[in-house]
Amino acid sequence: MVMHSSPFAAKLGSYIDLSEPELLVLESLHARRKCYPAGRDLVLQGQPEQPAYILAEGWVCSYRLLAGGGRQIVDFQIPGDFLGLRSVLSRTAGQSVEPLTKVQASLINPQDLMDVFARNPRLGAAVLWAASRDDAMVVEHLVGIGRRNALERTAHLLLELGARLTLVGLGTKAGYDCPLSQYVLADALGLSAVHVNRVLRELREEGLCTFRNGRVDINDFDGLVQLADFDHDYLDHDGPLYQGVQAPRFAA
Amino acid sequence: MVMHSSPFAAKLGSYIDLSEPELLVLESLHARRKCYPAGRDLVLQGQPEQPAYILAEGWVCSYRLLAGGGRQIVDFQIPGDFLGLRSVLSRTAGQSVEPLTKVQASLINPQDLMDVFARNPRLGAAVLWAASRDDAMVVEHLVGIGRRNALERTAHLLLELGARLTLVGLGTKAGYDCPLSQYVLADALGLSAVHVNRVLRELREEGLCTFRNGRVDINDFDGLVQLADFDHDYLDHDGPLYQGVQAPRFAA
DNA sequence: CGGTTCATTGAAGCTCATCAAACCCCGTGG
DNA sequence: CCACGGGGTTTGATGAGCTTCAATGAACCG
Repeated sequence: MVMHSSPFAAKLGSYIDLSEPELLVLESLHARRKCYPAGRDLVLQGQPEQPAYILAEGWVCSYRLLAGGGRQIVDFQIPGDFLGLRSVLSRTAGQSVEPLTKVQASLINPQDLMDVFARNPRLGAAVLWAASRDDAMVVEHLVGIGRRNALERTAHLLLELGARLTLVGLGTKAGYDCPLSQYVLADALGLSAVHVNRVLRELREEGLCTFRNGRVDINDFDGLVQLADFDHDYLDHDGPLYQGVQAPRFAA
Repeated sequence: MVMHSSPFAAKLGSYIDLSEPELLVLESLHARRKCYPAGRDLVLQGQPEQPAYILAEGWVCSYRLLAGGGRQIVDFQIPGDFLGLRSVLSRTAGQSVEPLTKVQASLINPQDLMDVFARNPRLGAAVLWAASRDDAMVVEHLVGIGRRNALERTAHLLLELGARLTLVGLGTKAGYDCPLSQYVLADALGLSAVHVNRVLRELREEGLCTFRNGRVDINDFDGLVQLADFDHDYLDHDGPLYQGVQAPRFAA
């Protein structure tokens, strides 16, 4: 595998082989790269004309607020992921986007993006593919909250994050750095923070994985996979858009 | 509003004004219309090369099965909706699709669809818009299961179905015909069938709505909306994105 | 340093699942 | 025509899984 200068290129590069010119095009999208502090929303739910970004560094979540005051985190974004791609399409943002850490992101001009796709169909295809993977993750999240108990659900989330981070070189089967607080995990898992704490303790005591001090250590990968009924397939297709282009498989 | 011969045209017609030629093109997609019995899956989770359809009559659900034997219904499809559009893009179907009633659907050839979009960008944009609305519904579903209690969640689903049916002329604010069993509702809501029954009783006793004998009667629309924290916006945007502009092209 | 955020643990209670049983409607076949 | 059976609905009883409230400690930070 080629050494990639950005996580975005690393991610797309795992779906299709990227040529030198294509790599340059991807770099050019990062022209307007800026730094944003944690906690101040990048995109606001219900607002029109919201921007889109490519995330270069740091963690972000997209969430929806309820009238009752609760919030549900729909998805996390990690380096290499798009932010607010959907809100470009549908004009009004359905979710808010909040940086969970200090973040570096590149503001994307929708027209530039369209131009790049028009000139580089393979890149367009890869991005569409990535977007469709994101949708699959939302579905998997829905399934988890609807039909998995707290332990399975938490294990599943930790595995999914690990798989995604591994794809961009920020994690391995043995673990990864993870800046999420138990409150944030709770909002994603549909649980209370107190219960998340107990679940993490149980995962630790069972010797499956340890989440402490911003670090997830996976002690028993196979056991965790089995507990969570974790299925790689929804993250790890066979490069679906372009016939004849085989994507390298995610190291399981 | 024009009288539409198909629910599919009715749905798209509510986003953009359809010209006479465009209506004809839409009709042409229904060439291979066939009837399918309830209960036999149209699309199979995990299988490649699955077909896509436009649903003309009857109800369908898309669901995922878990190792433990449970199932989570991700979404319902009603007349005018696409089935399996995503599985055309990503080659492998992420969900199974099962008719809940006897169903009429038109098999869609992906290449025909691409041709139609290339020649009628406005139609392409409207379909993309509809697809993005479907995604928004999945997100709303996720939020409901994660953060709403059984009563709110059920009310929300009944309202959403009502809104969607109204769009294609199959319902009003006062109610609609609904062929779902309490078991099916349970699989969608992440509840047990027994509890769904109790929740429906409570909605009835509170004078909010009555679900009996395949019919949903909404007795207190505003009360139901308030209980469910129901927000039209995610179904009911300000029309499609690229009014009069080129539709983004699918790479394929 | 006092203030804030996060992690941790205990106790009490509510929401919902599970088990079990009865009932209804409806179609089918003796 | 009635017995039978099957799918769906309804209700009760019990308890698991989670939330909520409350309190404490650890880590960080202006």
